[in-house]
Amino acid sequence: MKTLIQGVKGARDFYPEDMAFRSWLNRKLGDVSRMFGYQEYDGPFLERLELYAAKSGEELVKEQSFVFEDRGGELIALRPELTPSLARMVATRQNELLFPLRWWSFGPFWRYERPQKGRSREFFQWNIDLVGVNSREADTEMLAIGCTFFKEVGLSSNQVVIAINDRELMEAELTSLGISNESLKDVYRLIDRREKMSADAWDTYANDIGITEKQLLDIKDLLENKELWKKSAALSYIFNLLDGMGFLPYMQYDPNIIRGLDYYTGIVFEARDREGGRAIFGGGRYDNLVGDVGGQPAGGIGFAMGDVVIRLTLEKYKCIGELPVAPAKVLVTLFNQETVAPAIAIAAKIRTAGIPVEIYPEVAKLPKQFKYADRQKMRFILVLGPDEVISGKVSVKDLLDGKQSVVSLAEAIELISK
RNA sequence: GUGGCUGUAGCUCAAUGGCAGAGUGCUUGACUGUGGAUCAAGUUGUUGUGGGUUCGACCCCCAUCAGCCACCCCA
Repeated sequence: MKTLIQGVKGARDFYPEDMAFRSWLNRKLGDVSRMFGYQEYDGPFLERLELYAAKSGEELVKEQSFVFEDRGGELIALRPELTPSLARMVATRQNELLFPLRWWSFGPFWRYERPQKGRSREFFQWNIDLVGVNSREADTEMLAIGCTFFKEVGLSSNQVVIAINDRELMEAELTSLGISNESLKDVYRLIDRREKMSADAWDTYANDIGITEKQLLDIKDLLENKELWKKSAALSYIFNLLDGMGFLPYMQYDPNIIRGLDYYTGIVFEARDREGGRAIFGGGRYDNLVGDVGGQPAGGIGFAMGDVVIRLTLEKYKCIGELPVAPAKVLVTLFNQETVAPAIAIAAKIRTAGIPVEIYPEVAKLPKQFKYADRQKMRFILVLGPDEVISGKVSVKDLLDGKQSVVSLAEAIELISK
């Protein structure tokens, strides 16, 4: 115990029960992705730091990336997010890819942050993107995918909500308040921090970036205006389409949603537990990213969901059923030395029938073998003792109802395959 | 990166500066061919790690590592 080498801070072990959840989640989000016609892909886990340097935002690159120098002197980062890789991959084969392009992925990411509840340094993320169109229908689809996922895993609109805003709308409103294009990014940052700072500190911060008293009051009004979306033709259109799909209860307009990543250009959104906590997923429209990494301009929209927060949320609302860890539902016992060979032969025949089987891997007392099967939550036990060997039959016990019968091998296979 | 809380048996947690404990689990038996339930007996420790104070440290002090919470940021 004392000589155990500790795991890396913020990295998690996936014991079988954790892996069962990860696989379950992978299957669920894969099902939803495929339901909308999305194709699975992946990017490399390593990228040049410069891919993120210009596009993702200062903090993510300078403070939160795992970076190292390779032997050739290149600065390499463990990917902190996928969207820049996606943009690069699209730009690389722009002339051969078929657009609109619908891609999804589920894989590991790394960010050098302080681990705590809902946040680790190594985490898995579902990324889903629709690239090559800038349309309100595309925006709607991405939101519908988020809603469908929530429905699919059993999270209701009373429990979670997708808050949405439109950066174009905000840009127009802020410009009409006399805020220059140059300070727009600063004001976005200001808005993004509103609920994270004290009122006084926020006012001071606003003053520091050159916002006048009058403008500050106007911005505050703007951020209180839950009806602001009505000024956006895009948001009105999107809400209408989502209403038609029955997803409107999941949606909520919120002028405070801005998002920290610099590359978002249109609608931005994030999903949360209605009772608070970290964002479950977040995303938005990025119409310049592919162009920024050297491709022809191509718009895109997508979002990312981390495995840590969604697991906490699903556990909180008891959305995860029993996830079987043992793949075999049948245990073949080894009664004594004489019955080992016939028992192993029977197990092999059952496998030929396509049924996963475990053999107790040594001769042992039956109570011990039964207990093992029970604790593994296996359904059936096959006993092949001297009596069965003589009669040419096997005993099959169903641990669910405790009933046991002596039958032929064919009948046993029939029993356990139900 | 900043501030705070915590770390004792496999797990959950006790123990005024004075013999390190309980529940649960595990092993065995009651039941020599049958799990879950019950009962009985047994078992489990360099108190995260390294220093210091003290006659004596799980307890006080320092450092360090890890987890958690609030910031920061975000999935």
